[in-house]
Amino acid sequence: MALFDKAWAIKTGGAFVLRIEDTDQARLVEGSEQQIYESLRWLGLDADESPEVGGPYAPYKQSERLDTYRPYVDQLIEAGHAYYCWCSGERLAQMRADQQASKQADTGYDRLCLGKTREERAALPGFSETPVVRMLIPEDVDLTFDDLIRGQVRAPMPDDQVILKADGFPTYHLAVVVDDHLMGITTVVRGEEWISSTPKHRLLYRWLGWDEPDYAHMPLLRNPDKSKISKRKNPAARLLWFREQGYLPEALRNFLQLLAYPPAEGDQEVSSFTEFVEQFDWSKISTVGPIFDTKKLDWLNGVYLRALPTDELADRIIEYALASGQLAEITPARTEVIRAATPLIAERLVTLAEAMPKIAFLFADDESLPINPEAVAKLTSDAPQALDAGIEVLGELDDWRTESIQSALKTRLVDEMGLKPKFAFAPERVALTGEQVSPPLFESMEILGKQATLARLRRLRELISAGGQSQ
RNA sequence: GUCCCCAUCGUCUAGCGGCCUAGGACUCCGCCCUUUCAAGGCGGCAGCGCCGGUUCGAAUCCGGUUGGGGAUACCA
Repeated sequence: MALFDKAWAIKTGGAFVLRIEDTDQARLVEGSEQQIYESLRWLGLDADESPEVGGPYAPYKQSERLDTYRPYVDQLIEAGHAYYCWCSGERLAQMRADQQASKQADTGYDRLCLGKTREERAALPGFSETPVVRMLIPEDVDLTFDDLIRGQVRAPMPDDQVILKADGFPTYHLAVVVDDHLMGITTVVRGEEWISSTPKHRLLYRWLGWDEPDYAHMPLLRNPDKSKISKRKNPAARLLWFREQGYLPEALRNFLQLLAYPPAEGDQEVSSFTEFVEQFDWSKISTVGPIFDTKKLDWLNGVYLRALPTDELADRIIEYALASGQLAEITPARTEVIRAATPLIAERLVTLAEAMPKIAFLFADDESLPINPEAVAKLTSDAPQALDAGIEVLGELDDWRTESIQSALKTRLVDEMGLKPKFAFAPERVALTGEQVSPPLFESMEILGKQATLARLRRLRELISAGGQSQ
């Protein structure tokens, strides 16, 4: 949502305002506000005005604006558009249960309190000391409105919605209208689930004599089981989860864009935020709730990873390794190795999280490098000779660069000994990295250095003799 | 239950009456490249939910039906 808000704000020269709608005391969650700021910052979608940075209409947190709402409530009551209601929660629950049971068509509030004084109402059952204030929805409410994304939309008939709660807090419905008007909001972008509330909001605008904003109701993201996305069913509902998994914010941004918006000219799926803003158009947004499937994100992340300049990618790998605990601390020596190794793994990465494990062998001790027994078991009977030859030819090599290493080994193992490259280099790979699969071999040797390379080749050679090669 | 929204490959989508024997991307499967794994190149599998209408002609328009989602709170 913020993505589209921001795009629209930039495109029209407006401001992207972040307001915290914390009118439900019972649902306050520790740290969630901070998480919102953090997520937006990470994605590069910082708000122009927010509780954090302030702005001309501060405060931007509804719990700090309680005094703002009260006068409008009184105004509505005086005008006869709203009324007090003393019905207890139990009575309302009972009323709803009865309505359900009798399969009535309309299920709204039964207006028991309408037109009654406190004393009159107190004489009836289900009375609560602290009243709420409800809107008096007229028979002829306008149920249709124009939506930027969907065109003309029809919404359900609302019931007498509570606008001021017993604890003195406004409900979302009142607060959003008052704040949007006071803060000069011109475009309301929100989830599809708000379509049914829109007639109430429009009524409030009219009663208060204010100009209405435009509405854009976005489709709802869904879990793979098609239900509305939830943090319980889907860890990905928490944006920072992606940072923890090693995704790039620019890739996630691109992915989110694709989720509800068609690719740009020429089916260009990879597009920058700038390009997105340039051709942004509400009517192009899809009306279907997309399923949040991260397969495409994996691909996109790889695309963005590969597009990064080597040093920047190395920096991001280090940053991630530090934040995730893959690396306890960074030293100049480590930085150097990581930078040297980054080009080798750049096109092999899906996420930043995979980088360190792929180059862990570069940081291991020659004597304690873990060697995967399965990798050893798959070596052929040529392995001992290949290792011996490798040790010999590399031992004589002074020019320790990738090209010389490669040509020395190739000349001896492939050209002279007649081994197939596939089998010729497998033993050195296992010796060097402990695995069958690894970053490019000769480049790794160069980074590791002559001494370490030879030590590792010898170590595997001994291991094979000691273990007794079966084939 | 009632009301509202939505409906093209497994997924994200293009399509807005003929250009569609439905295009692209991801995934998956082959082949090529190749010291492993990737990346890259080439190719393949796979879809207009269903039934009626409108029309010379429907993925595109209309109605119904089915399916999915949402709302129905002193939650947002």
